[in-house]
Amino acid sequence: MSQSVQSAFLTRLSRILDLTVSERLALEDLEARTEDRRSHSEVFDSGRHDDRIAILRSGWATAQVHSDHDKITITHIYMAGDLIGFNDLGFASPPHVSVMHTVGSVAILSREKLFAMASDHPRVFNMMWALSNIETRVLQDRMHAIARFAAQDRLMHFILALKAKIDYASLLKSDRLPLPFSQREVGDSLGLTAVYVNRILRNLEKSGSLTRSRSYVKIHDWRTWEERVQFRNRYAEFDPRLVSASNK
Amino acid sequence: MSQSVQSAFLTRLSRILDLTVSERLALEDLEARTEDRRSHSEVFDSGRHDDRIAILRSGWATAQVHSDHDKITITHIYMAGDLIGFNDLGFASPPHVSVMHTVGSVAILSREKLFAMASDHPRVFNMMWALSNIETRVLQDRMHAIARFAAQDRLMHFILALKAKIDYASLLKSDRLPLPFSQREVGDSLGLTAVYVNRILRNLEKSGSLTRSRSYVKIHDWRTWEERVQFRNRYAEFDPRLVSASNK
DNA sequence: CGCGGGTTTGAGCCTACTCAACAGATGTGG
DNA sequence: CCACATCTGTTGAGTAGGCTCAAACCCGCG
Repeated sequence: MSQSVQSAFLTRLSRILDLTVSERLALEDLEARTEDRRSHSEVFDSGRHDDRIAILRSGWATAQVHSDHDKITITHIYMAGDLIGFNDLGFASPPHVSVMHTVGSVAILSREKLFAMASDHPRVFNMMWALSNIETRVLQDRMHAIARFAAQDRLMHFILALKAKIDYASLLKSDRLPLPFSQREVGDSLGLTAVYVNRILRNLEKSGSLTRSRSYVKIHDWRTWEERVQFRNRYAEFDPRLVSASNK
Repeated sequence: MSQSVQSAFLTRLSRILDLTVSERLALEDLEARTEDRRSHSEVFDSGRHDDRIAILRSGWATAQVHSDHDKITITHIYMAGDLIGFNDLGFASPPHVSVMHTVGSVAILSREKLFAMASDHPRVFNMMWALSNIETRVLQDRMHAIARFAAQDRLMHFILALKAKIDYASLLKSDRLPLPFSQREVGDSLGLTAVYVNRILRNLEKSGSLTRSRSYVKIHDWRTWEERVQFRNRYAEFDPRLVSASNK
């Protein structure tokens, strides 16, 4: 109940920062303009070119790079509480496009308010900056996986990264991991074809290291997977103290 | 001569912003702590964990993700005037590691001064933020190329991106493009082996669309290449007006 | 002058692709 | 509520692009 009242983004921030009343108010004001979105709709309606930063309040979304209509790469996966487009300031046009993956709602942030946050509430702004940096790291890790790992290891890495992120967003209810993506979409995240993603999944299932049921997967031995692909949990490595000003 | 006196970073900023005197002073102060670096040394000496943001004043550098000693991915290529590590705030440890590629010098930025810039000179800070966003876009484009392009197209994309960046940094002297990387390193940027990079280069050379001489390449028909890989010049797409506060 | 790193080339292999077909699920309109 | 279309998942067969391994050459450098 209170879950749906308080913004997931605010919850996330208040877990790392001891927010003052005025900071909290500023954050609530930041999310003032909330809009509902349908599945497969764009996060930013193409009409307005200016504000391309948002907070995802509920649902799932992805950011994608396109070329050629059928060649797609999914660069980011967003879930409730995520900041979308913090690294897109300065760009008007697509691609990359941010697309809703399920129904959900977003808060479109105005640049003015965001800029004001930087000067009025630097602690909060810096933390937003740093939070988006985590995602950039995750992106680089996946890039490395795509560039240098064999297909099965890529997939393992992907699942581990998804789990790490869902854990961080405290969305993990059980030991089953939600995997709300088609095999085509998993392939688009990893530079693989849907057909091959399927083969790997079936192999992993047959070899008994994974169980699937509808849109969930269950990994039997996380530790082994993590060692195998040398997984680094960037959310755990993130250190909020490095975001404050006091160097010494 | 004046080239070496004025910071390349300051030059770059003043091309997009009409800097005030105090902004200029703040920027010069930001680069106060300058240090020389040898080739192959790390940009940030491992001792100090705190300040991991820098401006590259001269030379070339790269950021890399490692796993397994021999598996390397080069995520960023830095040249004089580039901001290094803007997206690493919040992280202490490697990887990714930033490594000098040639001799050069860097200015290590203190977080305090950088944070102060955000409140005292928001225009400048926002522009730094946005400039680093360009690199994130470039990164995503390369990720897409690695994930979905065949080897030769990846290489073409890489060369085009390098040219775009060098153009933007106004380092391009002639129609020859400096390519100060070994074929191994090009491979590490593209998820290819050095052997195969070599084969592609020789093929392109044999087919007459490229000429090589030491560490330079000359492309005979940029336009064809750009269309072939659907290249987007993110530096040209960047719009400084979107970084200012006035939404309307 | 010997060494090490980068480049070049050949031979053979295997991973992941393409093409194709079908089953199941989902959805959608009449 | 059924008929039809479309998307997702599954599996097989054959292919090829980029890999590995290996050797030779070039060059700068200590």
